Amino acid sequence: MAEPRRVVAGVAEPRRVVAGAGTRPPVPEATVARLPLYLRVLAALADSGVDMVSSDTLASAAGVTSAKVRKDLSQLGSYGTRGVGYHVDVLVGCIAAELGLTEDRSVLLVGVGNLGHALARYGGFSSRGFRIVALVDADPRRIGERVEGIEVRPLVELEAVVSANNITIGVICTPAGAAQQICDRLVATGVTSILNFAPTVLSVPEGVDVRKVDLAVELQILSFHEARKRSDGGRPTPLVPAPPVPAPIDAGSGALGTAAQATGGGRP
Amino acid sequence: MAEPRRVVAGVAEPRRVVAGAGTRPPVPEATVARLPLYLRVLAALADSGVDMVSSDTLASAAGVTSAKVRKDLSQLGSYGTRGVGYHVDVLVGCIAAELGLTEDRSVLLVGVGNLGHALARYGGFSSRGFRIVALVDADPRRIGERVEGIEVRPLVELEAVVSANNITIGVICTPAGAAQQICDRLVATGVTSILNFAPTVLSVPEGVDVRKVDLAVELQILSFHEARKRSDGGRPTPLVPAPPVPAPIDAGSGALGTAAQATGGGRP
DNA sequence: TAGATTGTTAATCGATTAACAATC
DNA sequence: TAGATTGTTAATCGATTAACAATC
Repeated sequence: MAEPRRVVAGVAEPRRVVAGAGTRPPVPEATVARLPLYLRVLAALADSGVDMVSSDTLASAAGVTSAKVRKDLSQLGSYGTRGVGYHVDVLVGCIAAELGLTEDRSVLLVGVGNLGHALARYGGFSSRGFRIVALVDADPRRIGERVEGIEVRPLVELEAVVSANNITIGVICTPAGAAQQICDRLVATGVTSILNFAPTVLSVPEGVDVRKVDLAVELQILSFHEARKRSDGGRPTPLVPAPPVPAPIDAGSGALGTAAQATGGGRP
Repeated sequence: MAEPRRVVAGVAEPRRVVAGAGTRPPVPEATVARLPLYLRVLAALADSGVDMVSSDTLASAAGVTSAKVRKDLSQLGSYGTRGVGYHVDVLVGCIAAELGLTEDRSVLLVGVGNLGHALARYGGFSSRGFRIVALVDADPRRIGERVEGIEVRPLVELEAVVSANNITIGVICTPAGAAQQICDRLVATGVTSILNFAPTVLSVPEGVDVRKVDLAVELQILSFHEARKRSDGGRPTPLVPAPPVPAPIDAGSGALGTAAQATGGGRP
């Protein structure tokens, strides 16, 4: 069992992953990000009555390469059959299990403005096992309002709501200014995953994951590529420092957006 | 007509770079994705009257490392002063120019449901030079409604609206089923950048960029990490194929979501 | 068997990081 | 000058890709 580990003399030993028998190496983050994509495609295939699928078919439906599909799936274990393909059902089961979708997760949404309303009404939420069990807002005029049958509660009840409902995922749709404070309160009460729509960087303790969605960022990235398409393909910026502040940009305080912010913690 | 090559968004073709004298190497995609972040922080600093900033300060405000900041900024040219730092104004100007934010960009939003409404009302949009000049919807009952002063037009006018307003960026907030068709029409009329909120993969010809925002995907990624935190830290899935279809998952047809789908085109 | 498709390897690519010489 | 901070290098890490042996 003692697989002799090769260590180049003098070179510090890489971090040791203590893996007992039967443990897989951790699934790469890039793979994790694609699993939901595969899952969606597979669910659609299952609905259509398809029961086998090749990496190639799955790949084109998901918009990735077949090499990626095979590599990704092999990270979860080997569920395919050479010369044949993958059982759709088996794959759906594996991926759902991998993503922890076998149990419902309770979600608290903070900030019931335009975006908050839109998210609360979003069906793809609950259909995937995410249950918005509560809405919280700071604006007294919104308290008591019902969105999709869920009552809007005052901010002061945030902690009570989290505790009472065993909530582990928080969605922040507040203005930028309020986000960090809300985040702190969520984390203090036991929330360990946060989806942040406020255009601000959240700081969280290790072990808490934050994903950020920022519409303005997405548009600006598109704008970058647009700029390169329109003009002759040359660089828009000279090497000389540009004249001061040509654009009408502000710090931005509305909650909305998209793009991968990073995640905070490791695995405790 | 040259047969337009279909490229599923997300599968990038090898990048061809023809660099003449005086051209910088292309800015790495990872850097591009961070520039909007820096811009936001810098704009806030400028508002506060700060006029110099170090990579270290900028880094912590943006939630990245200072090495990244310096590397990223050096890709745009050298705008800092050793021992001193960067002029906030200069940096704002450079980044804005790099992102092509010096000219306003016209945006068409298709699908004025919950999310579409929320986006149309989002302020961070116009404050960054993105002007939603039109809203289009397939539902006759929504036609004529005004959102933030912009009238909702019937789907049939899509092409006319794009042409009349010189629109290059389209935002798709339709249900999944309608998205590809809308996408095709947008592209056919000259739109070269698409922000897709529909939970489906869009296929576009080369030269068109697609970014995808998928809330369900974001939540599922969080769920993955949640699963690893709750349980003992061990793997949730056994190596043996899991029992069939434990999770209530559907193909999902509402428009919403987040997560980096990739971008389609290179640089024509 | 012959054809198809997986699982895995090794090469490559791009991004991150640490470190430090340059220089204000 | 002495202290601070950039710009750049080289090492490292992680992800992608192509290719193909294994095998159904």
